[in-house]
Amino acid sequence: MRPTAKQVAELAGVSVATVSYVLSGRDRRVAAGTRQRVIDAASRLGYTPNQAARSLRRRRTQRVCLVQGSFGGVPTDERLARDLHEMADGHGYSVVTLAVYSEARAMAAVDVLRGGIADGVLVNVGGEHLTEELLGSIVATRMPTVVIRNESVPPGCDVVRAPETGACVEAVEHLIGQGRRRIAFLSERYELYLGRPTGRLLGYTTALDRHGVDPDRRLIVAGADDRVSAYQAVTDLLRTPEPPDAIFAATDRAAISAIWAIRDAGLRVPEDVAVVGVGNIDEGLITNPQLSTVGPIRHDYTDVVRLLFDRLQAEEPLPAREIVRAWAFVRRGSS
Amino acid sequence: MRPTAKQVAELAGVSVATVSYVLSGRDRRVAAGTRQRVIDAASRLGYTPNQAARSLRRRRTQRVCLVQGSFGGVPTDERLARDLHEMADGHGYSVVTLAVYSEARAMAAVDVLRGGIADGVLVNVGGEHLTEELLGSIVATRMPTVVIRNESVPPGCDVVRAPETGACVEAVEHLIGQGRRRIAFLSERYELYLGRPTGRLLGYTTALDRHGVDPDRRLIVAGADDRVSAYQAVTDLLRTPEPPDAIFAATDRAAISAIWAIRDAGLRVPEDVAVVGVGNIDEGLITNPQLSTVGPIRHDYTDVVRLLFDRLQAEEPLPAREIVRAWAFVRRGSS
DNA sequence: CGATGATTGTTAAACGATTGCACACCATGG
DNA sequence: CCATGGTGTGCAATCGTTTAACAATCATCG
Repeated sequence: MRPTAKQVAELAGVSVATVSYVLSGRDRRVAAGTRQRVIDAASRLGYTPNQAARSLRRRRTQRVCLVQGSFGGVPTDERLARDLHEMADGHGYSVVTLAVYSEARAMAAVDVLRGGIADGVLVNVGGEHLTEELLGSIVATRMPTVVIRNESVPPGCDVVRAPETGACVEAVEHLIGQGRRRIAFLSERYELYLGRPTGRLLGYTTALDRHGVDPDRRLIVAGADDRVSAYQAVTDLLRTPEPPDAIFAATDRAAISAIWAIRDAGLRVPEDVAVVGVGNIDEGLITNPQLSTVGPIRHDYTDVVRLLFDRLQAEEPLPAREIVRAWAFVRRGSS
Repeated sequence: MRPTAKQVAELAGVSVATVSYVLSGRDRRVAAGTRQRVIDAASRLGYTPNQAARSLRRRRTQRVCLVQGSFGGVPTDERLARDLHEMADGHGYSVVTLAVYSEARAMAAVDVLRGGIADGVLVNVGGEHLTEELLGSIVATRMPTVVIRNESVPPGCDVVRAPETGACVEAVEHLIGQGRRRIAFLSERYELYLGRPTGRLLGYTTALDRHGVDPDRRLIVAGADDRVSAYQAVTDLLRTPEPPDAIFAATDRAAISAIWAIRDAGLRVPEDVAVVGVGNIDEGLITNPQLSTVGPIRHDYTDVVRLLFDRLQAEEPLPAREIVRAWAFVRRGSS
């Protein structure tokens, strides 16, 4: 069995209270000799305080939770995680992560959160898995909550917006400006099933509309969810009777697959088919040609993470805040 | 404040004991009417049991912990996570993840584990971050522990081995059999700093040695840690006076970058330079040519995850077990 | 020399749930 | 009519830690 404070106390010849005073780091005067005896006893037994008991009593866990969609290794997620871990360290918090890659996992994650696993939460999951209603039941616990999301968000939490749509319009207008008229959109699956266009898809349709380009339903295809299906989808598109002369992909990774597919089909990028992605990941710099893309101007997430810790440190509830992270179109060789 | 069982009890006009009996799912007879009153009261207040209090009393958390190295999106990690989550659901456990991408994070993770955040742990982190000693201090808590790792592991935990080295030997022998003599090794950084060759690097050196191929220190380079540095490293290699005629990359992602670099340098794969990777990820199927690789034969991780749940369900301590997951060389177009 | 205060340690009451045990109630049967 | 047993509910101890309040000791000082 794990050693308890009681056992440490016996070994050191003091009361459990003294053990707690020494080890919990509160500023309570304890004689140097006593302190040392406790420390020795604790390390001899390999004692670590039981966090469940501690959180129960203190009514805080000193943990924050990162609710993260798909482990899929988007570098931007990695950076977010890194910044969160670092700032948490600095404030004496630990970080635990809950993975949410389906609606079932979202419900499980919410249960864990409502059980009180952490004092605050940073949510980086799209609305397709974690609904606004579920989010609401997290916020209802009055736990400090920061959400990175473009869809609507329940009241009471901080929110981080990325004005993707505008930057996507700009990208597609750029393609139109080059005289391209058969511009395909390579979409993530969920975006196609939302009823009306939003986000990246909305940017695409808006740009076409604004310049009087005939929309063609057949040019809007799913496949941006992973590299392999993106490759396949583009290969299929190029075999149609009226193939596209440009591809706007909802993710950079899909865009890179598109470049491969185009070249494997014996066509040139950008002469025959231009490609633009979304995300501005580093990998876009080593493709040939380099990938045009839209993405956030700022690369670190300290501003986002700070929202959370501001709330955790505040004495009384803070008003809800919103951060807008500017996006821009980055033209490179593929368009 | 979050509602407690006491408040639910008052609202339902029963004792907290009854509330607990109704909501904790233990098989305790409660009259249907009472049960319903409790359930109504709980849902009206939005009550969720405080997990800290529950685990303190029950002496189990009903949680398992996944300790995961780099969020870097290796698909094989994704599959592991998925299988763990699924089996956990089936057994009534939740999953929390601790991210370990540096030694500092490893120490933080161990602290959290020793604090008792979970009943069992599945460790998928290389020894370069999480040392055997740190692992030992997890095992010392007698918490069921499963470790995926080829280096030595402290006694008392289950271990999952991947005989990479043998499969890597086979791959490099295949290259030698084609008459290639200047075979480069594109390594992950940590592997180069271990003193003596292990794992993939050992496979490489062994194969060269076994066939009397002169080793050339200049052909062993770092760069397999991410796609961009792999591209850069290979580009540099190809510009040397005596460039390689084959590249064995420690990861598939690096190998794919190598293919790009080779083609961008105006050379052909595999005629001028052959490429072999490690991991057997799906993306290798959409490169041109398709990527030769070595990787695990089995793709799911249910066998690994079962080790953990066997331990969690066992009445008394189980003897340590070991799983060996066979690896094989998969020849495709790039070699 | 007694009051005062500083210093250091202990006592005991929480925190919020779970659960062994006792108890109250009621129907049944001898 | 009382013993018996089955049902349903409550009492109170418990998990391991924190922390307010108090007690003991000793030096200091008027």
